[in-house]
Amino acid sequence: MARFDHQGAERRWQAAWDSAQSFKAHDDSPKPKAYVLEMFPYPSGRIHMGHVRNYAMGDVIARTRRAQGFEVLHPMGWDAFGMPAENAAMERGVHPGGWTRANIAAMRAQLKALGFALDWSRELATCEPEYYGQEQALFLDLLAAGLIYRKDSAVNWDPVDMTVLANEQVIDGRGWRSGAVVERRRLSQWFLKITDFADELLSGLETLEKWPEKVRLMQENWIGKSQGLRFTFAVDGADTPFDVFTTRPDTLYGASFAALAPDHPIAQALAETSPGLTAFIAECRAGGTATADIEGAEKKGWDTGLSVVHPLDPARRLPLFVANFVLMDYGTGAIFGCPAHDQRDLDFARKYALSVTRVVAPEGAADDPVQDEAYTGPGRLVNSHWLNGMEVEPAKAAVIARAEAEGWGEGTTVWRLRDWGVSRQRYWGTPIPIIHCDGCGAVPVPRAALPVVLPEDVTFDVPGNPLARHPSWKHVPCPACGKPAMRETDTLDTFVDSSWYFIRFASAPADRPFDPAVVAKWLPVGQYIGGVEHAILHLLYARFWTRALAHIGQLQVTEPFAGLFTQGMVTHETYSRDRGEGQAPLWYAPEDVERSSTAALLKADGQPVEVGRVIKMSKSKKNVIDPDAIISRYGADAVRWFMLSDSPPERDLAWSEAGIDGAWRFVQRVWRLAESAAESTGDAASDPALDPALARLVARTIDGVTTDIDRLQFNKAVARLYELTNAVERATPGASHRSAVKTLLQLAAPMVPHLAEQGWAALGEAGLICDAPWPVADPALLVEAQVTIAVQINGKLRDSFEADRGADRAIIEALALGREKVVRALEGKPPRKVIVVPDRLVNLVA
RNA sequence: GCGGACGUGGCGAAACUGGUAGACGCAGCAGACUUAAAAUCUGCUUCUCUUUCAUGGGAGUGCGGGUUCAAGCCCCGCCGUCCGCACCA
Repeated sequence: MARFDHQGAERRWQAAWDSAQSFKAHDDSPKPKAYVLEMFPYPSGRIHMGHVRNYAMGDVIARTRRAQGFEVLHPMGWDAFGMPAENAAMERGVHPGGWTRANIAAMRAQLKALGFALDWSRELATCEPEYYGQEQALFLDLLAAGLIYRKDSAVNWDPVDMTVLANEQVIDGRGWRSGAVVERRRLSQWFLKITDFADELLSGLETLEKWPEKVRLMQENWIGKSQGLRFTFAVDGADTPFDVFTTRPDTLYGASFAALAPDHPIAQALAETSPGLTAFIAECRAGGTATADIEGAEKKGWDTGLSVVHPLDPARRLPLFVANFVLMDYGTGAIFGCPAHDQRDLDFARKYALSVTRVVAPEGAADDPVQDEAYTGPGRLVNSHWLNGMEVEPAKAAVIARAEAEGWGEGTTVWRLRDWGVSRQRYWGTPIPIIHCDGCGAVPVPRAALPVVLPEDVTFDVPGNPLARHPSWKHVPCPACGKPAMRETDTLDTFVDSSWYFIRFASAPADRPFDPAVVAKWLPVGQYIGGVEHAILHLLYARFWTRALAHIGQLQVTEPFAGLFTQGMVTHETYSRDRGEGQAPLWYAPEDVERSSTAALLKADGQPVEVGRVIKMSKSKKNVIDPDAIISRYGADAVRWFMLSDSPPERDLAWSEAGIDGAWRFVQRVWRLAESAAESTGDAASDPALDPALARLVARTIDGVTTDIDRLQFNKAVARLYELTNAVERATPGASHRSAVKTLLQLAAPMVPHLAEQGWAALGEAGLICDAPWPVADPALLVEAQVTIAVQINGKLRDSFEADRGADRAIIEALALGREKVVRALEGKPPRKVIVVPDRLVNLVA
């Protein structure tokens, strides 16, 4: 019997699917629609195992839905703009476009080699004008709708690379590439009004029942809704009132100071006449702007010498500080400090010897002084005049009501979510379709002039934005007045590109971004699959973009992804050798290491290497397995099977040689079964020995695998298919056997499609297995006639016996009491109590 | 600090609504086939006790308690690991 020839099968069936256009999605199909989508890859150059796992999962869903009679949209594309292409350009002198397109070609070939059921006719790349030109049109639509605005904003500026850095790219106050000390600069940038949708984006989460709870919580925290009081402090002897925000208006009588953020306009104004304050503000900025080295950071303040008027007690004055822990971009950039009930305020008050007055006390603790820990629990108000005796929540409401009545404040909601700054001073992105004119201001590029195409002739030999220094590209006449004007040279954040690609997959006309009627047939995406790393930004931006388009009447859906699944990473053990103290260890790639179950030896010298933790595959630790080599050696099906086996899909999966070997063995076993079943010509008539146990197992497997796939529990589906395979191998050849093999192939087809097609053909079945309808379990076979009843005595298992399903309680009880072991254990005494769970167990309490 | 998830054999993991813990895979051990090896197949594989080696007894799902006829699953209190956010007023 021949081995399964995976290379032959892959060539043959991929060609067959291609020529039959099996996976093309038809907009006008009368079938129910299913949109299955995996997060599209960045074309870095090569597919990695994480992609294979992600797409293998999506493929199982897509193929299963298809077999179940759905018209399936399962597309693929490329998130093709971004920094790595520019880095490659700077390092290797290649053009970002050429580099990116070559990577796409290579990765497309890799994906095709895996035999995914994708509709390649809908492939898109965000770096092509056909895509980003339509994005520019959408940008102008949102601009016209007032959802985009321009604002001066502080950015992290790398003076060497002459570029803006994201917060994550600033490490210890220095640029991650150049190492230069990062400056804060103010630049005029474009913002999307995501905060207009904060409330909707928050409440919309509740409708996303098929999203992981974890992701919904992360988004909820990110949006960060806080309700409280915004009120005005008058500054004693100065005409500069300012607002503060608090979630604890109930603690207002416990206030002992007020504080401004170092960037607060009043602090800035005061600094102009105070060198000391100027120095203090500079000191505050020196600390890490973004990275969380704030942890142990000391609370520091600068006493302005001014004081503010307590709004509830105009006779009282509170000292006004500038403090390092007050953030300009949250709330109003100013706070009142209530040390007794806020830990930061307490630390600050202790340092500057400010008073600490308890105003909330739990039962019987009214006079307990606050020590080192601020009290944030429930209780009643004390030391608070007219509020005394109230609970916290009513007290909050009472203070807000009074502030509103007296006109010095109002109840309000503050969001952590900020508007989305989308300007990037980069070349390899979507040009922002705006022309700046001295007379007319920022003028949108006329629709007829779209797309604004990136110039090809750019250089990367000097730092900075190549678009800005291109000799001619930016010089254009103003569309409004015709005078010389300048193009915007900033490009859009690449998160914009990925905020609507799933819409363009559904409908991609040449003359507009999408056809709403066609989009309505496909959206929302039924099942979206990707890594948790996109749990917040990408998913929030895509949700926002969808809502924004719905808001301006272009879409009907408000939530783009009905179902979301975040899959775990592919990990691998690491191999290293210590190089002595002070030196980083030396890492070795898996292909350079001979791994047995007990030892790991370096092939080069035969000496042992240390086997380290199983961690995410990464270049720096060299624990990367390249899918190409594995596919050609073991075949696409074995790789796909392994990616779905063993670990639950949301958890990490450890790659191992033994694991892929096991997957390969499974493929061979199924192939042997298919071949032997093909040889035996048994049919029901000539096979007197129909195997009822096998038939029942087949039914149970159909039922179980279908539910497992539905719930994305691929590891369980895999286990069931192993079980069925084991049983079929043991069964005698004949009609039941042959039919079991056929069903096995159908159930395994979404996971190992080439093998399934090859087996299907070997069995002489007509057509392609991918076109065969999904098997349905015979309900009669799902119910076992006999059940095993467990017998417990005092909750401990003592015996078990077979009984008819649905047998009467009394019969079960009698059978149990008659068991030899039970008689022996009870020593003739009757049980004190008998619990019978029908069809399951009997528990005798002695 | 805040929020969340998880903790089950040598390993990855199953276990439905509280009802026979360890399905399935990996690794391992023993055997069959073979001149031999590979491949394949068969069996065993949570720990432990015993003058009865069994169709036997005991223990066992991070730790300590509790509820229940019955707890991996529910409740209370710890410990540990991982993830997200992080001076958010």
